[in-house]
Amino acid sequence: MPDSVTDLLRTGILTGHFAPGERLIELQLSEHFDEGRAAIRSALVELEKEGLVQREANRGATVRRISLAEAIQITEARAALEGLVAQHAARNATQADRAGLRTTLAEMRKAVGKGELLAYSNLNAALHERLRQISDHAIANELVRNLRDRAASHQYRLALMPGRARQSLPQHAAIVQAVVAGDESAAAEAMRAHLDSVIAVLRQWEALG
Amino acid sequence: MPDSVTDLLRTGILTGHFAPGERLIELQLSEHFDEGRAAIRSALVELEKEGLVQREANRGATVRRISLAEAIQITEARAALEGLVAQHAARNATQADRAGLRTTLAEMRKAVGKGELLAYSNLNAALHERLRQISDHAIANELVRNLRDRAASHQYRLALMPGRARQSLPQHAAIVQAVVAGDESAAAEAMRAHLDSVIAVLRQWEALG
DNA sequence: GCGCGCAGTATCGTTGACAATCCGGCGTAG
DNA sequence: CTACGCCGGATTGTCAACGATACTGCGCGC
Repeated sequence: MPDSVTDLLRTGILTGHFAPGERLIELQLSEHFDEGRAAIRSALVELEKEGLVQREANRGATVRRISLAEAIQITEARAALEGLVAQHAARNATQADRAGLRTTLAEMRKAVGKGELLAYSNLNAALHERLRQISDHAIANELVRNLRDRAASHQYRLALMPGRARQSLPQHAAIVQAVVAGDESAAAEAMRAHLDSVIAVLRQWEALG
Repeated sequence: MPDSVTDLLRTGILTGHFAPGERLIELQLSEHFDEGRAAIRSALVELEKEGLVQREANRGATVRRISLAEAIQITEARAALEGLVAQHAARNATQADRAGLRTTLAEMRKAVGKGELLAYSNLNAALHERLRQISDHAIANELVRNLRDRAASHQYRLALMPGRARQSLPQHAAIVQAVVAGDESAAAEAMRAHLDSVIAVLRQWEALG
């Protein structure tokens, strides 16, 4: 059963409605969401396991701050797992799947051409999501989704980086090409390369302070 | 703070004290562990997130059954992540670390020679654990530990498989060699190969029914 | 004999109150 | 002026009781 309170709180955190470092007080949230304190508590426990919330005994919960160093580790893990996802996607893709991927890629090209950053970002998310669906790998899916959420704040900043879209487009093209061709190892490799380039940007930021 | 109830319950599940499919009734557990129902509830929520427990609304919790198909996916994800772990271990290993790894490997050789399956299994676990420590990759560590727990029942069966130790020894040797040599990509590759061989066995079992 | 509904029981889910704990401010002694 | 200890408010942690829900078995009608 989709635990609505947890979902609501998670969304609140991911959208920035609850900022990193902000205290999450049970009674307040209880009124905010019009739910019992027990439900809130349970949601906080879950989100702690997801790494989005930090809880200290007798001191309450806060929205977890993700350092750049941690974001890098998260993205490294994501690279490893999304490589697996791409591999399985290449293995399982039907003709319809392949057509869909090519369509999405074409739209991405168009978005880059017009300089529509937001549209590109959405298509990017859609492409990765699509690959996860096609891969039909429940375990990797679950883990990747969680890792993506954890590093969401940093990803956001990346999407708006000037020139980023133009740089990542060929990487996405390579991924799609490999998946469409059914080349498993090439797909995994292309996906890892793509995320490695994300990591490179993060490292650059880290060096800058 | 280490939530003792969760740890106790998790250990109980991993050791088979609570069998797969067994119902986990809050009141019973409450008496068993001499803890309030609230603590038990919280533990069940956590263990559900860890994939060890299954909960259905108004129907209670049971120890999750892991199918062979699922164990395969879990091990695939583990392969991807432990590859990353090995890579980082190769990057970070100190001289002392290298010596320790060689020592463990030598002991494994001895255990295989004497046919001591249990000792080998323990050394195996120790080696992987050691690599995780050396890797200093908090995210990958956390995920791998969880995945290992999830597939624990199947791993157990594997450890006792005749001839398995002899087969996996050279794989472990290759991993240690690569890490000691500081060859990151070889370490990752060796680790993946090792876990791929585990997957191969699982697939074989799956085919047999 | 067989399916249907109905009550009983087991168990979860929720609520409200209370106890335990922690943080911050204030007063006081040195 | 500073360090120490104490006190009050805020918040979490725990408990017991109650309400809600789903399974079980039994009896009744067909």
